[in-house]
Amino acid sequence: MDFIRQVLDRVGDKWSLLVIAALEAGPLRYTDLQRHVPGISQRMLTLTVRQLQQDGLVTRTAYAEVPPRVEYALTSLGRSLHHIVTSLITWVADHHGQIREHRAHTATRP
Amino acid sequence: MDFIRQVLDRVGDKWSLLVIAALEAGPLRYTDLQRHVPGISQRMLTLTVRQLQQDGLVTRTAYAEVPPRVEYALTSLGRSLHHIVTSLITWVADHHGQIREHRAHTATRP
DNA sequence: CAGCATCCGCTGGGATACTG
DNA sequence: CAGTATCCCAGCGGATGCTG
Repeated sequence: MDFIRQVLDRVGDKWSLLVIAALEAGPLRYTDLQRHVPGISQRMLTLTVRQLQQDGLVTRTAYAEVPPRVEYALTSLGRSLHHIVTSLITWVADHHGQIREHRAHTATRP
Repeated sequence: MDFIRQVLDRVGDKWSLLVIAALEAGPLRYTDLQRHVPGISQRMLTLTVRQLQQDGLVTRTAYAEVPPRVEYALTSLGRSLHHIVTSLITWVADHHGQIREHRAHTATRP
């Protein structure tokens, strides 16, 4: 049961999810990826893609050009996860209204 | 797009996911819940259920008895999310083998 | 039983500046 | 452009002890 936690820590990570979602449409290079995931810092983007790469969810392809170009893309494994990520994001989009309501209701009451 | 992050922070939280998964089968009381989520501390369990409650994903029902009894259950909103959580956990169970392989391959190479 | 309170170490993660 | 390196702090989260 703890291997689930191991992977959930990775997969359930907000940045990972958003990066995967961003790569849904197709490969992106570093800067574009950063644009597609608003709020992510350079550090976190680098760490996140590295993790995802180590887990075999994304590929990193560096082109020996000037200027340098690096493209990140989902692997088939990554794509199989993407379906779930989409469901999750859709769910959030559908229900975040209700959630905000509830939050307002139960707001930090002394 | 940042409201997604707001909710993903909650929903993508490992403990939240595991608590929701634990409540799938039916209501649980505090101690039972803790047993169903191995590794969670009292503090984190309390905080997590409180968050989930504030977001309207779970209900907390206290029975004025001796000894005290408190039961946590998913709301309909929580159940609608649970479907996705199940998919996610199923996916993890299905693919964690591949992921472990990849991790071994790409292990921290100097 | 179901928690709240407190102390505290650890690290996630932002800001900034520098390289190939 | 695509990162790496460093500093630094907030807050996550564990351990322990106490209450209703």
